[in-house]
Amino acid sequence: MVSTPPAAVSAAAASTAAPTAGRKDSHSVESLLAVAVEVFNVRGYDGTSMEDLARAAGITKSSIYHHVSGKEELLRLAVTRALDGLFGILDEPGAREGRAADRLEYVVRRTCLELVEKLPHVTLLLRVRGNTVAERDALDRRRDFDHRVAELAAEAIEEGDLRAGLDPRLTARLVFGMVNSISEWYRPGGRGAGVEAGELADALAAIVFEGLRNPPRR
Amino acid sequence: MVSTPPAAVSAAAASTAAPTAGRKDSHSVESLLAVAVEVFNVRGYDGTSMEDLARAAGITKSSIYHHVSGKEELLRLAVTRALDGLFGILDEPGAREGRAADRLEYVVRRTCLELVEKLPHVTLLLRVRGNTVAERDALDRRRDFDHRVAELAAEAIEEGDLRAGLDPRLTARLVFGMVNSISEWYRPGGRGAGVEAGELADALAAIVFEGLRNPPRR
DNA sequence: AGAGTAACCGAACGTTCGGTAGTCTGGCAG
DNA sequence: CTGCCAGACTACCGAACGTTCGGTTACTCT
Repeated sequence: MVSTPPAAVSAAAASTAAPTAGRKDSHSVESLLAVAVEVFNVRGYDGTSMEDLARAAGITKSSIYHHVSGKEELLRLAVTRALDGLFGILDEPGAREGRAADRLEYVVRRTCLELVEKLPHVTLLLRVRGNTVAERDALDRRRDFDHRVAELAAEAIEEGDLRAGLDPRLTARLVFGMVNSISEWYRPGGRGAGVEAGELADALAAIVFEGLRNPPRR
Repeated sequence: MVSTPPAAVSAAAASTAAPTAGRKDSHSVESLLAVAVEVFNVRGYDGTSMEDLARAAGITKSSIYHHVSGKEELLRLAVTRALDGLFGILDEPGAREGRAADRLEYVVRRTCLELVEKLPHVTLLLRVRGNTVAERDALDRRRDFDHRVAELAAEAIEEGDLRAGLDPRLTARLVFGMVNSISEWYRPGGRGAGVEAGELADALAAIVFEGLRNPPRR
């Protein structure tokens, strides 16, 4: 790290309820995690020092260890949260009942919404490289998710609702590659040219399932 | 970094021509860059130490400074190479002549091919976070590229070849998000379930422009 | 043979890293 | 009122970081 520190990411601000005890601007694991995820996403996990986290949270390095066991636990907490959200989608009725193509479209849309809702956690998950135990565990669960949606695509092709000749594995990778790419530019708030999550999911599903070109072609 | 070192990435192997002078297994900037890019992609730029690079290249840390000015120059060399390749596409005839929709499709296909051809360099480029000067410069040029293809999408919609109502900026982001996602799983060689670059570009263009669903829908 | 040089090395540099030890403090339960 | 302790602090640790430096090796050229 050589760079200029681009100013703190804004202290605390999370944890709306129940400071329980302690001083006035006290931290919980929750508020600390929120700050950490934010900083990790700006600097990268490896590029973030405990000093950076402490400065952003408004406490000292050593105080962080009062709440969590270390840097890696913060990462584990964040990616676990993201993964639980993603796997939750696969258990929803819309992902379990009906024709495979419709279930696939449901999962695609819901994944978009989930990504936007848990944007910082999912962003972090998508950048994990497998350098630590927590990262490798996360990669394993991600692979499991990818496998499940590839099966869904395979079923949809078999049932004849998607074009024949599509490679289900490749299709799933590309489609969810598009979904995941949202995390690289989407910022909540929607002001300016910002898009609302629902519109975003609609636009993406339209491109993926109906294509870009005008239907009366040739 | 706490992790276990997952073994070296394989030494040298590049630099086919003209060792000019020096010892038998000598390094050029070129071969060193090839090794560095490989390691950066496995460990992440921040997660890679000069020790890691030295070990992978089969020389000592200090010897690296005989070839390059430091860690950041290696990054700059790599992402510059990737960016030059991408911008080169926009100057090709297929990207400058004809209907905008066809030009857009051309750029999408060529970007896929370029990404596969320069996979390590482009992968590195796509992971840049903006923590150093070299990274921020790269991000600026990337933004410029994104802007150019968004203009292409806008033209194609105006000309009536793409569905009306599409947001050109959003469309460009999603489409090239899908293209870029290839770097996260594609590995060259093609053995097993591997795909050839041409097939990959065809499959992606088909999904993006024609959609997944079977045409005789209603 | 001797000069010149590209490539490399080992040892050390100042700095920053993630993490630990011990202390102070303020609000709450008794 | 008092004792407790969660939660913060200051001070520090050994290790690892990117980088520098003086010196050595192995080669080419004259």
